[in-house]
Amino acid sequence: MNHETIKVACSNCNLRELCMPIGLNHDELNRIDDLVATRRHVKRGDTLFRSGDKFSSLYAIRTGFFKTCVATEDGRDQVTGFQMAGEVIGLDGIVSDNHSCDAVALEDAEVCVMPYDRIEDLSREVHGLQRHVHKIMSREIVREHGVMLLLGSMRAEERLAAFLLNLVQRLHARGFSQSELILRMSREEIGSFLGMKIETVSRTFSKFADEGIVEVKQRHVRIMNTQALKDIVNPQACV
Amino acid sequence: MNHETIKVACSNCNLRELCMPIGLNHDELNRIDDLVATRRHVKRGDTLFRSGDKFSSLYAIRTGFFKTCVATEDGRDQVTGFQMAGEVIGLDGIVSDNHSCDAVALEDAEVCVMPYDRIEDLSREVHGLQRHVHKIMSREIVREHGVMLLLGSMRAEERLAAFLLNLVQRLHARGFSQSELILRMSREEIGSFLGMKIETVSRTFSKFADEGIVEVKQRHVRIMNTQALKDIVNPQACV
DNA sequence: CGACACCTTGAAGAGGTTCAAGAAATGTGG
DNA sequence: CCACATTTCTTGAACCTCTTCAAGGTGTCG
Repeated sequence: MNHETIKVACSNCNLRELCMPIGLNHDELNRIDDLVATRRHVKRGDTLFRSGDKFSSLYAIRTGFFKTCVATEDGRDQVTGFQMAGEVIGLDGIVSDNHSCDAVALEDAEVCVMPYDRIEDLSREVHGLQRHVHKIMSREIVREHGVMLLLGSMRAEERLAAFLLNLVQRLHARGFSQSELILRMSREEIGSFLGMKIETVSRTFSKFADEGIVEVKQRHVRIMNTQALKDIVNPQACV
Repeated sequence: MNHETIKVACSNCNLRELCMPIGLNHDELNRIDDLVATRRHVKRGDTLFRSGDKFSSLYAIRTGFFKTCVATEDGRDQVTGFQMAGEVIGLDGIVSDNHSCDAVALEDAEVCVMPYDRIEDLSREVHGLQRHVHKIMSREIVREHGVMLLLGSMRAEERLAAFLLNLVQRLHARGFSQSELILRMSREEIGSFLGMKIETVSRTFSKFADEGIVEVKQRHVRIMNTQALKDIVNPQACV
């Protein structure tokens, strides 16, 4: 067993608890290792897959940061999410055997390539994996419900506050600061995700800064008052 | 084999091709019949499940019409979708073992109750079913991408036009008219789904009517000019 | 250093919301 | 079956949030 083999094993991966089921026995863990065919590096700005591409695999993000976005013929573009280490992308491709969105690396990234055939085969044999795959999909559905709520019912400040809280919470779950973060995406991309124009994003950041809620220096953000952000998102609760 | 048994069998259901995998052999078809534990009637206005409810089953709609919606503590409410015969609801519950949205019948409905345990067990044995379950989830993810695009980048008229086209297309796939439909939901619910106020929904309907694109009489809508609606959704393509 | 992409800010304008009132449909009880 | 209450929908006018247009600032990289 050479070094590379060890490196590729899920059973040795420190992200395992994020992207793989827990509570598997030794035998099951060994089988899970077969899921990852290869690793793939994606340079910042490059696409992992593109709308229309043949679907073959799901991808677990090991390092780096992605956006996914859908586009229409007439040039409309919508960022549908930002994904970080431990998250799985590519689920959109299952239904039609083709991807229906683009996945673009916002910083140099490495992903584990998990051929869908293998996932299917293995999750018919390992109940824990089957369950896990279903949960990942269900989680994505629920996440998107949250985005729909945001886009359908929140105003600009509420959207940006919710966005920042969500980002920092996910980063914190990965061992990063609760209050400081580096935005890997541009204002444009934030705006696309939140359904607002770049100028509105910028203005809203400035407003938060004026109010002492955050400190913003380009893409470096420090949250000075988390509660204030929560109160903005959930106006009722702060009376 | 009594009459009731025949009625409950998926293999005899005329909606089979909508909610069940196709291309199964005889043996597999018989096993699929075990998926549906019971049928359940839901009266107009009643909920099939509610946010917080324990998750146990997925539901295939046999007849009737549902909305799903998420809510926040502070009273925000967002309709996340409208579902009709042949569509499956309840996927939101898988990830946390609890439902995270409400499913409300907008007209008297009947659903097939498919206990999730059985789906798991059976889809480990019937490859076609496994594949089908994955596709259903993936389809829902892709659908929600479309809604995000709508909410994030479209203006009121575009949203309503896209909504009508989507509805009528789905109804047509079920054998109904391409141009006429009865809205099962209120203006309020349309507005919630599309991220607009009820007054805006009403005004936009009136505008379409003034322009001769649709005829609207309360909840009865007749589409007079489908192309015009398409041109509204896709402004580039109509130059 | 200069070119370029990215971000911020101001002012004017448009689209959608809010508030208010009335009309149309639906439901209820006598 | 009708009168009345209630819900749902429509329409108008004022207002507000966000967008658009424009210009200038900041940071980055060859």
